[in-house]
Amino acid sequence: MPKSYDPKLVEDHWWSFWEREKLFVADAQSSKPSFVIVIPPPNVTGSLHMGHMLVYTLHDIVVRWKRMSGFNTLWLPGTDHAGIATQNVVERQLAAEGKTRHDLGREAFEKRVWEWKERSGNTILRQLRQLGGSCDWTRERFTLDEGLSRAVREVFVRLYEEGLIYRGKRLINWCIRCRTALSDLEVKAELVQGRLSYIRYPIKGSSDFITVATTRPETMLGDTAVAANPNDERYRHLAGKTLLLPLLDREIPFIADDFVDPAFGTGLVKVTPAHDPNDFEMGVRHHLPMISVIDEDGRMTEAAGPFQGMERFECRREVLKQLKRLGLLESTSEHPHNVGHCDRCKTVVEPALSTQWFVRMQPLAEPAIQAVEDGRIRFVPGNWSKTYFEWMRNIRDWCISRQLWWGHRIPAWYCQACSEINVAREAPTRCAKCAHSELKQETDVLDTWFSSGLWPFSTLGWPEETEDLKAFYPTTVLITGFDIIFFWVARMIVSGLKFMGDVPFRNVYINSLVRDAEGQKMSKSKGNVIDPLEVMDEYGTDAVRFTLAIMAAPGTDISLSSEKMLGYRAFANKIWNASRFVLLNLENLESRVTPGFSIASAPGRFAARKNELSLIDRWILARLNTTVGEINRALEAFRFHEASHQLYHFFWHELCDWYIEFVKPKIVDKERTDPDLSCDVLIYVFDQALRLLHPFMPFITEELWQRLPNPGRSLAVEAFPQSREELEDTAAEKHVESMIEVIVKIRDIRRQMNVEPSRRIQANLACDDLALRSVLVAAVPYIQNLARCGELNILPAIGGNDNASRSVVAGIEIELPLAGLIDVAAERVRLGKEIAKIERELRPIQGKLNSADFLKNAPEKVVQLNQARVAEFQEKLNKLNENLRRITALT
RNA sequence: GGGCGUUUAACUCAGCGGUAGAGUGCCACCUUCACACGGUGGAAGUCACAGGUUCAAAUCCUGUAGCGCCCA
Repeated sequence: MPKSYDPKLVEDHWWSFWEREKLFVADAQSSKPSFVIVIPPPNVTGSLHMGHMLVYTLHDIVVRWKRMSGFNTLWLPGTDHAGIATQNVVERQLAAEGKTRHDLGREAFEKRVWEWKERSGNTILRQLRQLGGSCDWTRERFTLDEGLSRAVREVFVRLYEEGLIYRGKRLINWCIRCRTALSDLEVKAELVQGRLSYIRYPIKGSSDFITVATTRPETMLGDTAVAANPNDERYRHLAGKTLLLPLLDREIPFIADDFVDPAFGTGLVKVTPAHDPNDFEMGVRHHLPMISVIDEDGRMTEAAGPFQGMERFECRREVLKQLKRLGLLESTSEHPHNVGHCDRCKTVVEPALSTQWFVRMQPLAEPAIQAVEDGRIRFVPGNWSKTYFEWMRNIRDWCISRQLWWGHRIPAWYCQACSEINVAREAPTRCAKCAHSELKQETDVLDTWFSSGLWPFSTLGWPEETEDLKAFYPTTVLITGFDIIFFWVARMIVSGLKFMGDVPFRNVYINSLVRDAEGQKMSKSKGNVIDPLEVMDEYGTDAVRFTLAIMAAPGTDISLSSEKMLGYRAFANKIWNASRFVLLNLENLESRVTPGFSIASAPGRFAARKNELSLIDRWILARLNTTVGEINRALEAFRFHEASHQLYHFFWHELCDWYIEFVKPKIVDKERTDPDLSCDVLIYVFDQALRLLHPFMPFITEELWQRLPNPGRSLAVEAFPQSREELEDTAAEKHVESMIEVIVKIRDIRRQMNVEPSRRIQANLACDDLALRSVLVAAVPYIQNLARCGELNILPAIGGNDNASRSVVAGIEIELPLAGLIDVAAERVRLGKEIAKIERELRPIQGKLNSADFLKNAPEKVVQLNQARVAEFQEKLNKLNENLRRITALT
């Protein structure tokens, strides 16, 4: 067994083993309670990044934990076809060949995307296996699968029939590069250093003019009014007036509308209903004509007159130039403002008038808001529900049609004879209205999120009433990033309630954002991206998983660094080596366990034979038991970082630092062959520790557990530890804690007195508590061993040896006679420091106890606690002061 | 403009009414038969600032400042 853990030698073996053995396949017939989680389906185009790794690690932790805890566990994996993103990837490939999708035609293009998807589309899922994801791979789904597509059509038809889906001409977001409509969510506002242009519009029948300010002069060609706030005194006189639109000399009315902000610009705005969302609303309110002056490619239309054919930004410059020449450009000024950009390709989005398909969201949102309000769905951390409410309460209709080829084609057929729209689950053969047989299907596809919004039930077979659907819906928890609360989480809640009549999940855990060591967001352009595969290779998958888990405090971002991962690689190595200690002594251990020993029966046996257990064994069992309780509690609340800290501390600083050191002499002593309960305990505790660690670090724990004697197939399906009342032992925890304090204090004094580490010294321990004294008597060999003492006396009271160093901990006096070794001056300094420190701690507590208000108002428990502390400190101080007097007298 | 978050040891962050914590780093010592990816001991904090509530505030409230995100 190598001296250090090499993840490369074990990882590939175990993930393929788990999959081969079908250990993670859920059973729809199981009578066990179910625990279900559906993966947030990654894009087929993607490859694993650190954000994925975090989400999947957290998924895997809860899923493995629940599986081991006896649940019928399903983690359903799959991918999203990711309409625009995927189409873009393949279009780029075509472009490299000098072709466009139009050269291929729709059918051939779709075929090509499918081919690409089959070939390289499942990179992420392969990588998910590599990081240990315990998914049920037999249930893997893809949003374009036949079953899921059927669900999409079913939902579309039902919503259409209820009037919740409609087709209409509205102002939408148009990406001129992707050549498709976008939903509001796919538009990202970015601060742009623009200019505000003040343009003069002549008043008809007068030599006068008014001035409007705009950031988009080119859209003036589509102006159909100028507006002011009705309360704006400055412009009252314009009521009923007509204005002349410069450059085109079109007559447009002056209108008054509340929307106008009198403080912005001149308090007058040009109204371009076909190219601005707010102007569109005004246009509707005032029945204004809507003139589109920019086309789908971002070029000026015929309506732009002399500017026809010009690119939109070129047109902006040209319009300004001509206005200037005409003396109608009053001024321009710097004006930073937000401009909408395509989320995918970063092109400036054009608000445009277009006929599209929409979902009427408001009636659907109401029950979805309620589900969160009344706690049927709980966000963790809870604050995210505010974000959810904020959006849902101001919901707008959702533009779901996309002018793409890759996606679910909208199930609508237009009758070529009577123009009737036939919406149907399967292609109709004749028009429902006029029975004509010439029907053309809608060419648009649906927004990707339309299908992912159905994921929690479409993946389980809906609209069929499958066994899976009955067994696994609603799912238990959703774990995902805050960035898709609107895109995805909200829409799943809406559709789940609408079509399943129940919430899609009970809990929504919103995970942290992974940043770099400096707290910067990772981005390709900054070059600070940490590649999960690289770090998994460098530090081991378990170490990276553990790093992410221990840093995953809810609501806080994760600053990932190589130092951190190095630290937890060291933890993995520690686990390896502690286990190595057990395994190297396994033969001896096994021959010395008490008859009939087994992991399953061990806890019962320990409880029954508590009196025969050593203090140390009682202690580690109690500590284990407490830790188990805390880990289960933390995981139940999705407090991954807390559970991880518990594990780390227990394993390293209790199990390794103390327990192994305590029992080591007994274990490595080859002379001993007697059956010993301590051997039972050691094997049991290790087994339990590996179980506890398994959800976090599946590879190393499986590897080590398989080397321990056990009848099981895989640790992944063994029972997760549960805390048991009969193993609680606060007395043992307290006594060993005192013993540890004594050992640390002796080491500390030795260190300060510069006693060589190997030198065995005499020590006298004293306390007047009889019970504690008997504990100390039992602890003599441990203290001798770990504090490197020779003669160790346990006394009712410390004698009068002046030539000694002394201290007090946990009510125990320590005396180290250091004849010939002690440096009196150094000892005096040491004591002085110790006294000063205690006095410093004592002061605020005494202050509290001197306050009558405190004594009157504080709970009895708190008062007692503080009194006890004062008493303890006082006693300690007295003894130390006495020692100081003695040592001073010596000099 | 509206909303949310954040400011704690040199660094990265937990803690969120009742004794200020962890990991890393740092200092000293130790190549002791599981582990130098290690062991032992140690030093290190006006918990951003200012008010308030409370017997008691890092923790609750108000305000200020810095940093960050989301929605207009």
